[in-house]
Amino acid sequence: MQISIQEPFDFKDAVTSHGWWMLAPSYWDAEKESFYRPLVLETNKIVVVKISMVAMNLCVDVNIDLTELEQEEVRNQVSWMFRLNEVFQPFYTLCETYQELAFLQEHKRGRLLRSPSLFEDMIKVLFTTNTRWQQTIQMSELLTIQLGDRTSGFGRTFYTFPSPERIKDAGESFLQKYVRVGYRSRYILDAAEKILNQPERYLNTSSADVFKEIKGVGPYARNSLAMIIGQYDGVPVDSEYKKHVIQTYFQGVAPSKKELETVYDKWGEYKYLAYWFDYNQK
DNA sequence: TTCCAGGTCCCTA
DNA sequence: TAGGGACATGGA
Repeated sequence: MQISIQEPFDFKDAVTSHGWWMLAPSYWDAEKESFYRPLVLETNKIVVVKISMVAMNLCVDVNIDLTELEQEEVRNQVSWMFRLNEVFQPFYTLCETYQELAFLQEHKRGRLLRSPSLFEDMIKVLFTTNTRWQQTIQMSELLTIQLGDRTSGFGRTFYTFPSPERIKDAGESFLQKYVRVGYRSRYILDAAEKILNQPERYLNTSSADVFKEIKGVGPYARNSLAMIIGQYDGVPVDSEYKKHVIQTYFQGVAPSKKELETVYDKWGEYKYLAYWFDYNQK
């Protein structure tokens, strides 16, 4: 099936600008410029999608036959992942004003890939806290293998990202012993329970502040999840942010907390994107 | 061994 | 309101 897009964008860049493409159950074939992953539909049917871009269309191939309704659901999930409903023009206008990121506008970059469900991204953000990226990759891999459903498509084996129910039922000691998430087990279970008890509150929110109610979500995770729902007005202050900003703007000398956090203020509603591409532009 | 990583919680003063 | 130890895990 095909999904037509409103604003042109760089597909490869949309997939790879953010590290999410490295986390299971996603898979990026750089050579074929194709993105693969399993999706779980409302009916619990599992479908593997292969996504690529041709002209102004996202091409979505699937490994099984789908009804019209199921195809619509796949389209919705893919549209969410690639932020097809977001308008980037205001950001590009700012990029023209502040020439340091003018290349984003020229190459239609700025889109950051997200998971098909907000719950998956909540868990993955928790996986990035107080650890190394390699461990984040491992936690995602183990979570899907241990608690997801095995499926295959396009010559590869995949495991779905587990549901909140599945994670809740697994319990704390299982998450520590088999998923190696350490003390994060409590946070992950809290996220799963909150989503199960009040799905509307957490999944349909227009305010990223509700995410702070989840244990383990502090300022960094809050702003990371705000980015996921398309709100870029806060920066994710973590060790990488600090290192980058201190080196780039303070000659290696640590400034005050306030100075550190306000470096990208001129970008207004787009601070996160400005930081992200300033940090990753090399 | 010890330290610490793309943090946050919780207790203390 | 700010400061600092604790927290699971695994690599250096």
